[in-house]
Order: sequence, then structure tokens, then C-alpha cells
Amino acid sequence: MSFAVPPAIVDSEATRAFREFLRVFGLVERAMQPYFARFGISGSQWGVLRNLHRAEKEGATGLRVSVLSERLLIRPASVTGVVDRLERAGLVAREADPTDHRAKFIRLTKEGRQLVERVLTSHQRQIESVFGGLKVEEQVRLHGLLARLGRHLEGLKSVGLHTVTSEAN
Amino acid sequence: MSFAVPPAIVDSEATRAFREFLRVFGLVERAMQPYFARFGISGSQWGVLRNLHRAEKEGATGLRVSVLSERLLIRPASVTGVVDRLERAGLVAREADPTDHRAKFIRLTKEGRQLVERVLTSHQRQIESVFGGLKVEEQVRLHGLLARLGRHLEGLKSVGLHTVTSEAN
DNA sequence: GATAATTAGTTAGCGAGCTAATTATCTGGA
DNA sequence: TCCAGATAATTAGCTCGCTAACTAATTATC
Repeated sequence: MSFAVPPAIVDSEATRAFREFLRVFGLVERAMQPYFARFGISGSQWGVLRNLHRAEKEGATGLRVSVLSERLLIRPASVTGVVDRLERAGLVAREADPTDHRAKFIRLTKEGRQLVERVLTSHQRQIESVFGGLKVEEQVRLHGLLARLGRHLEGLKSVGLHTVTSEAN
Repeated sequence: MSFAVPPAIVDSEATRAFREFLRVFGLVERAMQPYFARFGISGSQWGVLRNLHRAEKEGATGLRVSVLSERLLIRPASVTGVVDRLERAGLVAREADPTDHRAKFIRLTKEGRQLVERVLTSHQRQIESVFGGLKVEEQVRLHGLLARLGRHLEGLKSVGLHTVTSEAN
């Protein structure tokens, strides 16, 4: 009964989708990285800058490290690193939160704001170029499938025997 | 004529898809990492081990660093690092290529092979659990859209003004 | 056959993610 | 009130990507 051994020759649809997902992510990274490099920043740094810019438009003077951590889906310790480099580049500044001396507000400097505006003038076009391989209707379908998958993953707290990173946060 | 300013309020479908793509990737990583940690390896290390295992099944005794680099979509220098750690862990070994003394074959050790077999017994189930948020039919559609996007990105050699990493390879 | 150019892999050094541990501050209950 | 525990951010130390520069070996060219 050779059925006892899983048929490794043919992969499941989930496996095929999984592999393609990882592969395309690599390709997207490779397409975006030189784009950001033109502005002297990295994709991660753009994530911080974009969020700060949005916050400004909504009237906030800055964002806490913890808020950036949640929005960017990275740990606070990682935010510290990215902010360090942005600060060194003069694009953001750290400011004490008067109501809570443990917390710090990260805000855009004038230079940072100017850079964001400059990136934004070409940003849509860049993303369209990356996703231009899909018709708008396909982009919508992709977004829908990803959103569904995302909701599933948010619910998936423990997948194996471990908890995703557990309550350590 | 307020049209001169791009309507930043409403994002394009491409932008929405792009953002969701990045977000879901983060979630997938978070789901897989503790799974691999159970076996004492990382996702990157698994990539090397899985490729070596496949190569073995196809009759090869090992794979060159350059071949691993192509298959994993990472630069040779990065392969060196992952292989270093796998070698230190006793899961792979480096072996000279008798026909070309510049090249090296990376092959599984007995321990490495045993680990791969052990991971494989639960691997399908793990991936199904991650992608279980989608029906099989949706997984197929997702795969199709990603493959299409992937083909587009492979063709996209220069996106901005830069070449992806240029001819330096 | 000697030398130039190419190729395979590694090293060095950086950015960015992670966890675990540390510091400083805040807060709630005895 | 004061102290224990929670919370915000940082630091230290790891993996893993990257590029640039290097070494060693092969191939091509004159």
C-alpha cells in the first residue's frame, strides 16, 4: 500500500500557492528596493515616514514607537533601529511625551516631510508599474483573496504547538 | 482645478493590493517562524535543506552555491551565510567539486536528511493550516494571480531609473 | 604557452527583523 | 503612602538579506 507515503510528487494547491507567494514577495522586494534607494531610503524607512505623514494629516504631531510597531507589524525593538537611522539622517526627531515620560513621539522633521512629499509624487506610478501585470479587475480579486487570507491568519494564533510569538508582547 | 493634486484620499486598487500583500506576507512569516523553530531551524535554512533533499531524490549528490542562489532567489553571499550555520549545526557539508576546483557541492549529512524527513511529515498539514482560510478553489485563483504577477515582475528589469541590481551578477 | 577576462565562492560591513533582558516611568492595591 | 507589577522604549546579540571587494580557479585570446 504505497498510499502510506504521502505523494510528494504532486504538491497541494496550498503548497503551490505558498511557494508562489514567497517567490513573488522576493520579486516585489527586488523591484521596490532600487526605487526607494533613489531617495536614499529603504522600504522599512518609507513605512515609518509614510505613517508619520498620514498621522500628521490627521492632526497628530507624531506617533509613539508602540503605535508604529503595531502599524508596521514589527516589534518595538525593530522600530527603534529604523528610527535611529532616520534620526541620524535628519528625517525624523524623537520628542518626549509630556503626559507619559516613558513614551516618545516620533515626528517628521521639515526635511522628512519634504522627502515624503517628493516620494509621493511618483509613488502611485511606481506601484502601478509593479502591479501593472494585473488588470485592475485582477488587482481587486488579488486584494480580496489576500484580505481573506489575512483575516484567517490574524485568527490563527497558534499554528503548530507554539503560539505565534505568544503573549510576550 | 483640484485635479492637479492626486486624490490621496482614495487609493488605487494597485495600492490597496500592494499594501495587503505586504501585510499578509508579514502574517505568513509570523505563522511559519515558530513552526520551523520547533525543529531548531529557520525558514531560510529550510529552503536550503528542502532543495538539497529534492536534488538527492533526483539523483544529485549535492548542489552548488550558485544553484542554491538561483533557486532561493538570494545572492550567493547570502547562501554562504545560511550554509555556514547549517554546517555548524551538522545538517549539511561542503564538498569539493572534482571537475571544478572553484565550486563546492553542498550536500545533506545523515542528520540533515533525517531532519528533512521529519519536517516533511508535518509540512503539508502546516501549509494547509496557514492557507486553510481559503477554499481550494480560491487557493488556485490566488496561485494564478501570483504567477501572473510574478511573470510580469520577472520581465520588469528596470522599474524606476535603476536596474534591479544591474548586471553585477 | 602566457596573460587577460570571467566565474565560483567567501569576507566584510550594513540594514532590518527577531527575542531576552534592562531601564525608566507609571499605576493600583494594601 | 509606598511598593509591586505593568508598560514604554532601549540595548545586546542573533539570523538573514544586500553590495562591494577579494581570492582562487578556469577559460579565452593573442
